[in-house]
Amino acid sequence: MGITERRIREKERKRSTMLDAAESILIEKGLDHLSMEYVAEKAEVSKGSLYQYFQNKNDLVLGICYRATQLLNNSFKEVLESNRNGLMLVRELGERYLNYVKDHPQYYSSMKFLDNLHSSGVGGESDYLELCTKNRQEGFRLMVEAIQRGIDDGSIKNDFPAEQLALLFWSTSHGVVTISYMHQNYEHFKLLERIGMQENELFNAYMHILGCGIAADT
Amino acid sequence: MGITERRIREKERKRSTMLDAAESILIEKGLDHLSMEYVAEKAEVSKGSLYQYFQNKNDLVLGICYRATQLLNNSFKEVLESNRNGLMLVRELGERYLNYVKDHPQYYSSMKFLDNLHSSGVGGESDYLELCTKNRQEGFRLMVEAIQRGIDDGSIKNDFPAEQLALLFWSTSHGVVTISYMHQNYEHFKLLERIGMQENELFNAYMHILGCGIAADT
DNA sequence: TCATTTATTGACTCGTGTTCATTTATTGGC
DNA sequence: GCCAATAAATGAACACGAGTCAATAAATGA
Repeated sequence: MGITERRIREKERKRSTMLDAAESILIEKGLDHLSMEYVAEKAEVSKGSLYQYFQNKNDLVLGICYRATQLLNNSFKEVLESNRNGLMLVRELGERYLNYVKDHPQYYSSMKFLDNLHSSGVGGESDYLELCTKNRQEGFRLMVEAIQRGIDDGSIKNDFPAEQLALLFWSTSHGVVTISYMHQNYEHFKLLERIGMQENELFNAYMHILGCGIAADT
Repeated sequence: MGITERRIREKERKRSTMLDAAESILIEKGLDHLSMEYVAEKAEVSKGSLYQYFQNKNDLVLGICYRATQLLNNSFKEVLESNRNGLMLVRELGERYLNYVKDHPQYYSSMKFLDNLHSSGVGGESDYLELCTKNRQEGFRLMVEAIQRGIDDGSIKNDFPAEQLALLFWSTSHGVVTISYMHQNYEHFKLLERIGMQENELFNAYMHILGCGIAADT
């Protein structure tokens, strides 16, 4: 049956169009100003149609988040294909994360949205929710792998299990990246300027401090 | 005129009652389920009355955030009254921050709300917004002071200016505390369990890593 | 060609933030 | 104690956006 297959492809294409519309709104107006009405208008469909492709608004935003996590994970996987030592890999992961936020702030905001859902109980039904959560776990797993390789190759000290170091790296880098994000996207956020710090200095300092903490003694 | 003074006091008392109501809702239901209607009901006033005391919903939530930042800053100030060395002070600040989130999750959620406003442009008019922002800056300043004292007394190395270290400590600890918050408040967040980590281990590991990074060589 | 299934639509409901004309309470002067 | 003036409280009314659904249009296959 080629027809039902084409139907499915068509449906996926339309869903993608709608996500494109939502994404462009996210870029130009931000999550606060993303309404189903506006997405429908941009995608040139009716509001009702949106609900044939997404269970609700959360689901739609998580649809973008799914793209976001896919892209980030793919970038991380690339890093792990290199055969540098583990510490270098970790550094590279951090750098990629930072650049990712800079290049795709709309994706980052969708990931913040996911985190909010995670920390405030469930947010209604959404098929994408599970997919996003899985992707995030996969991303974390990639960090664990990088660190484990570092422990194995001796570039990272083994004071802590790889998972625990990964969690620390995950959470702290999240904090640093958030600062960077605010600096990029919020006019009135002048913290970096106020303390006379360049943005890349922030990351370098972070990696320096972290490096001292986790690098094996040479 | 004792009467206008009493009026002002009365007004402040009522405002406080309303904030109490809002806070109790925040505790039992969370920010997502905080509606002006519900706050009015809890505070035993009409919905319209709320708007005589708060400019809008954001303002009300930021009213709670004001309490939150006051409490946290006072706790930080206490720490700085001690005359331990700077590194110990920094550690104590982190520990207090962690306990604060554990003891007052509703305050933490209001501070997250403030951060969201900060990173998504302004959120309408609110007198409390400025007050909260000021308080946050003051909190940051206290961190800078602790670190500066550490640099001065030699317990913290001077690779970076105090402000930059403070920003790193600020942002990274925020990330770690967020994990802890999710672990406390979100049933399905089992990351720590999954990697076989106790909650206090997370903080200790964080301080250990950070300590290696910033402590002066002994 | 036509019955059946699938997709699309926009008017509708419903919840919630916000406003405002009206009502009620408080004050100060007589 | 009474009355005008001021302040506070109220809830009906409005705005806006999420989500629903009966009606309509399009696509399919016999």
